[in-house]
Amino acid sequence: MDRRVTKKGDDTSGKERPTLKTLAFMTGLGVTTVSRALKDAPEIGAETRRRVQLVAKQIGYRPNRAGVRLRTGKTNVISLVLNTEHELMSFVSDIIYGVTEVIADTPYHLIVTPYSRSQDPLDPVRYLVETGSADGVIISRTQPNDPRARYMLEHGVPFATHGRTDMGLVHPYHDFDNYAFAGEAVRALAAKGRNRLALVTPPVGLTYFRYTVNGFADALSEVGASEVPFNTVSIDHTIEQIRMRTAQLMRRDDRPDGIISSAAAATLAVVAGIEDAGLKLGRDVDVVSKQSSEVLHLFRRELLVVNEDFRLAGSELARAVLGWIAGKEPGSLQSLSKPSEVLPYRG
Amino acid sequence: MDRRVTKKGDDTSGKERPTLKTLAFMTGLGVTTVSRALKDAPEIGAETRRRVQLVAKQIGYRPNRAGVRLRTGKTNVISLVLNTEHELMSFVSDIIYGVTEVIADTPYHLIVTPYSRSQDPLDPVRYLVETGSADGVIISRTQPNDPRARYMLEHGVPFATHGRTDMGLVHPYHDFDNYAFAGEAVRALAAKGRNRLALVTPPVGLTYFRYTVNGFADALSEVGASEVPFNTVSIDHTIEQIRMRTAQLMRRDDRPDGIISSAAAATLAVVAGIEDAGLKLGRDVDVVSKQSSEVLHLFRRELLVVNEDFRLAGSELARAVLGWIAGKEPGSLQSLSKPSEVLPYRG
DNA sequence: CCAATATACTGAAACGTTACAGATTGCCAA
DNA sequence: TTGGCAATCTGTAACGTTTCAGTATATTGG
Repeated sequence: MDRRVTKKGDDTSGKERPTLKTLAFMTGLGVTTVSRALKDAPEIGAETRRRVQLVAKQIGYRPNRAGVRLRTGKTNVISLVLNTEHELMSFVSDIIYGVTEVIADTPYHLIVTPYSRSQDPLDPVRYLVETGSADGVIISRTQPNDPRARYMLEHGVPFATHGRTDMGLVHPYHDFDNYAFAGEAVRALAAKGRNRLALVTPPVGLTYFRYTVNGFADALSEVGASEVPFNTVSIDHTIEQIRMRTAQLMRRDDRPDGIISSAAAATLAVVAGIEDAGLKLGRDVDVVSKQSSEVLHLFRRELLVVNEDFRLAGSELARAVLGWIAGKEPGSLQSLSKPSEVLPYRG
Repeated sequence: MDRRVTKKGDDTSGKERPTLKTLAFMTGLGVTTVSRALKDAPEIGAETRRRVQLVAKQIGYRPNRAGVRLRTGKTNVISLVLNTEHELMSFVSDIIYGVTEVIADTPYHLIVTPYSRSQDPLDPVRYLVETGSADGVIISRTQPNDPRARYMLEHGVPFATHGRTDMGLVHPYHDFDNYAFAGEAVRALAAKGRNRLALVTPPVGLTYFRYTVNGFADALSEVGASEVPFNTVSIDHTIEQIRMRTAQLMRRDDRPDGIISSAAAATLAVVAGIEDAGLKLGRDVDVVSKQSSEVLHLFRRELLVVNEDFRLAGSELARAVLGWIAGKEPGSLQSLSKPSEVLPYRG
């Protein structure tokens, strides 16, 4: 079925959405001229240009996305690629808001492209690139050697990663300084007299696992504390697993007197595990945790927290992709955000 | 700049993305025939159809979205409209996952359309409808008399609402039975001997505020308990506000001995407020709260919880919009999800 | 005064798709 | 044999946009 309403010629009826043809008819110009006038092309007379733009504004002209996309290949779409199992709740919501904040006054739309446990993380990226569904892509859960980043570089698709890579390839990224976080956390615990520390790590394959572990290790030797290995869990594990294994850990004789946790959700489980073992937070053990919203101090006042701003990450990532699309140097679109101080509860 | 690579005729080179023309060339058929063969049109011979579909699969043909959209007006896009200030974190992430789960094996993409405090909630919807940016829309924070729903009905745009309306107009929705939730909560508190109850309500203008309040009120008189008014906050308020006002409330002589909270985040603040007032959860007061993930029992074992599944809501809403787009009766696309029992902590 | 050139504009084609209105073929009834 | 008809297939136009290759007019230089 043909969905047209107007019969043949120009629709001047007024109810249909205006197109370049409408504008051409109203101004008495050709569609080419109108098109160029709207994008401030130099070969259009100054008055004509103003006239066209005025009329366009008046009747609320908006370029048809499909027309532009078909002709130019430009989609005006940014895709955020998310793992539907392992992303943190707060991460998803904050990063989306951060991105939308930045693209709000651009023609860009944000599409969310999910992938699940069973899938190769490269799948959604391949799909996006093959179908040309986006002008730019944002990925998270970045790995040191990340096939997705490599793939997009090879195919010339602008993207930004949440987290760095380590492939000798340059691309935009935003990252939180987890090396500094772990270091600060260790020092804060040491300052409280804690010297047998355990770490609840990020997911093992990801880049920020390394930074966190290195920051932890370096600071340990700096302050002369020792590590109590706790490799059986990461923040990707379920609440129940973390809780159970923390309880096991805390019942051992060589239990830690300080724990550092890389995510707030894991921290809830860690504390539950500590209490399952009959120990008391702040007395038997201190815990430093990252969080992305102010929940942990409501949970237990004894917790020490460091804040990570995911909304900022979203904004920075969006800015980075847009910058790359606009032709800026990928190398100039990298940012690292410093952790806040380690914060105790403040009444 | 013309982005073409092939010069003039058919590109059989193999590197460019295949189009109908490519398929037509390879099969020796016309593009029209190929187009129809791919969508199982009846006037195409059975063998031809199979042949075309085989070749299409082989070379990985995927229809160009811009072409389809330009020609037919079909965008293959569902838009999720979100408030960037007041949506719950867990809501955003779960509902997105629920939606993507359903549209995963359809040609649909999900775009997130945000709006902020300052904006008229109708703005983003108007934008979507005017620009024809989506085939279907999902909105949340539904009001009894919702201008957005009315607007989309008037403009013939398929949509689904999270929460019901009350305008005498029929449209798809998914809702959680908050009337039942509040009732169950009251009964659970009554069973614990609590009979002076306060309610931390949903945001005042929204439909589920009414259901919650009515369920609360009806159950109160059913069990013969009384209400301690607590109208100064809703779950839209900040953690700090809720905490402060809860503390104020709990320091009064006529303080409640039971509190019902409509959201987990608010509950954290409520409990903090209770403890600020020097009272003890489970002894001086019991709290029943909704939650959408298993956090509250890690927080305080004394809490009573009711689970609301936002991922389910996302799936149901997506199914509803798709159903409407596919021509089903809007009235047949409504669902209400019953609350779980009121659950105490289980070891 | 003529040619060269700059300025301001324009039609046609193309992107990939689908709908419409045929075209071609084979088969059967008259 | 011919007309009619069903079964298959096809070319063209159109969706709205941008780019290419112009055209028309005024302006300048010699």
